[in-house]
Amino acid sequence: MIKLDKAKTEIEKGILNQDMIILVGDCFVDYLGRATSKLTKGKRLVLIKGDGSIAIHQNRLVKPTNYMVNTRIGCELNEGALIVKAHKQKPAEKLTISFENIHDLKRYEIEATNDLRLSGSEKDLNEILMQDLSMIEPGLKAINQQQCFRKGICDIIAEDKNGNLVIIELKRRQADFAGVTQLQRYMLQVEKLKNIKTRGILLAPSIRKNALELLEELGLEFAKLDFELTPNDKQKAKIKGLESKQQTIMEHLKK
Amino acid sequence: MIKLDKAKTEIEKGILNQDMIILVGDCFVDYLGRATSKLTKGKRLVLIKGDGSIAIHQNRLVKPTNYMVNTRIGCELNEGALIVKAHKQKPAEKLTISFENIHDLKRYEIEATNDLRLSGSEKDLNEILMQDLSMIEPGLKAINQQQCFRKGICDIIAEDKNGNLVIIELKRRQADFAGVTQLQRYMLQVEKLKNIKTRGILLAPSIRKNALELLEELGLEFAKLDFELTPNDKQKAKIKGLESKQQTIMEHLKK
DNA sequence: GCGATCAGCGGCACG
DNA sequence: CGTGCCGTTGATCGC
Repeated sequence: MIKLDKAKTEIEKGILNQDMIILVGDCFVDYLGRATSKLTKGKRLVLIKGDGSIAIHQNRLVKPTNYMVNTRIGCELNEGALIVKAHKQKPAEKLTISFENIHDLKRYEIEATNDLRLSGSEKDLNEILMQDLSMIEPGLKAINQQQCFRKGICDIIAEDKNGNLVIIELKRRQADFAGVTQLQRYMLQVEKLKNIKTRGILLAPSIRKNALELLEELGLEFAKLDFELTPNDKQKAKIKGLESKQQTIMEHLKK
Repeated sequence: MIKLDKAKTEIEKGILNQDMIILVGDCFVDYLGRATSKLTKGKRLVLIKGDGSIAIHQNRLVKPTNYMVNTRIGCELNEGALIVKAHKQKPAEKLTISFENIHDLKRYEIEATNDLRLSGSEKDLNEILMQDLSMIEPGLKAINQQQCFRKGICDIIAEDKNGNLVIIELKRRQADFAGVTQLQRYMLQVEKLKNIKTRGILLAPSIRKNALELLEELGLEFAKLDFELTPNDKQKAKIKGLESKQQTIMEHLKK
């Protein structure tokens, strides 16, 4: 158990030093901002980071029960309690943690690096696809990537072998309603702008059954994106569409 | 600095006991699952919870750089390093944290409660609105809430004073493209099902400019949701629509 | 278990 | 700073 006045000093030092601070103790929490919340008294872990983010963790779930980002943090003693306050404007938000006691307080000097290298994001897949769209459909040629319009940014614009403009919406995981309506929104926009008809392809590893129904009702197409994660620095991911497309051709030949 | 074999024992005890475990030390991290990632060696804080969630935190941002949920966690000593592994299936994911050293290790017995009371969610607003929709428009009457259809669940179905069916999509914050297309999707569904025309109202505190354009192009309507957070137990929030509606009437009378 | 949607979404990149 | 959108989205609730 740590004395509250000692804790106050340590927290203030830690904030000044942009340390990572860990607080464990019995507290209750009030939040007022984009919503309001109350957390009744209980033992919690509070994590304060050098960039002014603060999170109250219970012993379940990866997400904190309460949190704030980009705050100014201060603390004070009040009627035998240690109050940690986080504050920010735009939007106006306030988080108040009232500690009845503090079981443990630690602060760590940790530099605020950002060196995660992640592979397999949509952006990675998009870049690989731009090199060759024929795995989606023979003769399909990329025209533009991340084309920005007034009502959204579409992932890929291409042209098929018959000269039709093709709008492609790419999803790295199973596509849902949102992906379908996104694609439709981009298509309507381009069609209105250029006064032409377009084809729309939703490219994803799979699609929800009801979303596929909607897609087909709207006259759009689904194409399976068959990719493999490669934890390799040179190659962010490997798209296996070509092989599966060849398989499809083989199946056709059998008929 | 904590000896790695001692750390191993402590971690294993903590996991068995479903404690909250804090590890601070120099480590590198590999993740393979829905994507792949590598985090180069550095000082990090690892938070393990009783429900099998695990998160690696750097000294910035509220979100962890690496994480996993619902895992089985184990640890082992290997060539002078302590390896913490989290594992799960469906989807298959693996997280490996290799500690070169451990500066600090703590475990805390914290019960896995879930007693956050939050007010001002969309659900709260929906419930209040269902009691009286006249604040949106005189004569508007609620028919159904959270009606589930084949292609989505719409927030509120109502009937206006002329007997038209009105589909309402509610957003607790500024509405965007997604909200507009959601509303449209629900409308088209109901229209097809019942073979009638419907009105669509997007109800939100505000709406993005371009989203409003899209909304209007589609022939849908926007209604301002003027609400106030009340950190009060009896009343989850207070909708001020009535007053603003009266103001609108006053403004009309002035013309 | 999957489906659908909300979230105090957070965070990022671009204009 | 706002806009748009992805995310290893997470988490909840309903079927």
